[in-house]
Amino acid sequence: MSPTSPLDPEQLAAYFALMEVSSLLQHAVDQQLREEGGLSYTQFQILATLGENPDGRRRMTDIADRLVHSRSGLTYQVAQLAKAGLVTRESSSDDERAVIVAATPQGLALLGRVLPGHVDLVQQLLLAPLTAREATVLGGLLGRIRTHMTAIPPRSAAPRRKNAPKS
Amino acid sequence: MSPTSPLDPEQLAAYFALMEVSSLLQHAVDQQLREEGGLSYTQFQILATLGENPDGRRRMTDIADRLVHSRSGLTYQVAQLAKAGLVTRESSSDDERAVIVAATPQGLALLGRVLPGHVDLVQQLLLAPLTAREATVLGGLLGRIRTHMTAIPPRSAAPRRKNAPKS
DNA sequence: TATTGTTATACTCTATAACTATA
DNA sequence: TATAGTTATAGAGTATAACAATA
Repeated sequence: MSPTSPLDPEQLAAYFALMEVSSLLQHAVDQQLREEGGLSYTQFQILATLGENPDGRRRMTDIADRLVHSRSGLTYQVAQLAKAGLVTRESSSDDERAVIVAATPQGLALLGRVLPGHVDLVQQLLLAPLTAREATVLGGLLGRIRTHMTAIPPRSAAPRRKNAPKS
Repeated sequence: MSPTSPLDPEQLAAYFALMEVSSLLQHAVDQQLREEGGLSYTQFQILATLGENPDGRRRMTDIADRLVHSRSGLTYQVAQLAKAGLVTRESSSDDERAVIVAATPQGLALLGRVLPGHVDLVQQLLLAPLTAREATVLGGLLGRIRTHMTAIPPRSAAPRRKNAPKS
C-alpha cells in the first residue's frame, strides 16, 4: 500500500536541506528588508515585480498569479504598500473591473535603496559556497523542478478542492 | 560602492528558483498535513523531531535550536500539540529548569498516519523530475549551503541584535 | 454566467518584554 | 549572574465567504 517508493536517504537529504536552506534564507532576507526598508518579503516581492516592468505597472491578478497569494491577501498587501505611498492603484481603461498597481517614484526609490543589501545577503548566504558552475547546476535543477511543480499541479495528494470541504 | 558583485543571471536564476520551489512545496506540504492530520508544518516538524529520537523525547531548547523558533513561539506550538494530546511536558530530573517534551502514543500514531502522504507529496512534487543522481547532486549542493549558513551566521548584513533595537 | 477585486471576519502565528525559577 | 521556559500582549499576515461591479 505504498504508492511511491519511500525516499532513499539521498532524496531525504535533498528535501531536508532544501527546506532548511530556504527557511534560513527567507528569515535572513526578511529581516534585512524590514530593517533597511520596512518591507516584508512579500511586499518586497510585489514591489520587485512592479519594478521588473518598464512602466512599473501590473494588474492585481497578474501579481497574484506570480506570488501565490489569495486575492484578499494581495489586496491587503497592496493596501499596505499604498498606505506607505509606495504604489498607487487605478482602474484599467481596458477592463473596468481590473485594477492596475503602479510603483510610485518613492516605491522605485525604496526598491533601489534596498536591493543592494538584498543582493549582498543572497550572495553571502546562498551563493558564496558555490562555484559559478555549481550555481548554474543548482539553478538548472531547481528550474526544472519549478517547471514541473507549476505544470503538474494536479497535486494528486490533495486533489479535490471544491468537492470535499471536509467538514 | 558595491561590496559584492551584482549577481549574474545564472545566480539570480538559482536564487529565484530556490525561493519559488520552496514556497510552492511548503504550501503544498502544509496543506496536506492540515488535511490529513490537522497539523501545521511547524507542528509536524516538532513531532517529527521527537519521532527521530528512539525515546520520543527532547528538551525545549534543543527543539528551538533546530527549528529557528523564538522561545515563546515554541512554547506556543508545543502547547497546541499538548492540547491535542500529541505530546506531554515534564521537567527534567537532571536540570529542574529544563522541560522535556515527549511524544505520546497518539502523537507517534498521528505521525505515522501522516508520513506516507507527506513522503508521497515530496516525491511527486520535488523529486519526480530528477534522476537519482541529480537528487544526490542537489542534496549535496544544498547541504553545503546549509553548512555554510549555519556556520557563518555572522549575518553581516544584520549584525547587532542586542545593541540597536532601532527604536 | 464568469471574472475582478474588496470587505468583513476570524484565526494562526510570531515576536518582544517582563517575569519566575533553577544553576 | 546566566540560563530555561512561560506569560501577556500586541501586531502581522492569511484565508474564507459574501459582496459589488464589470465583461
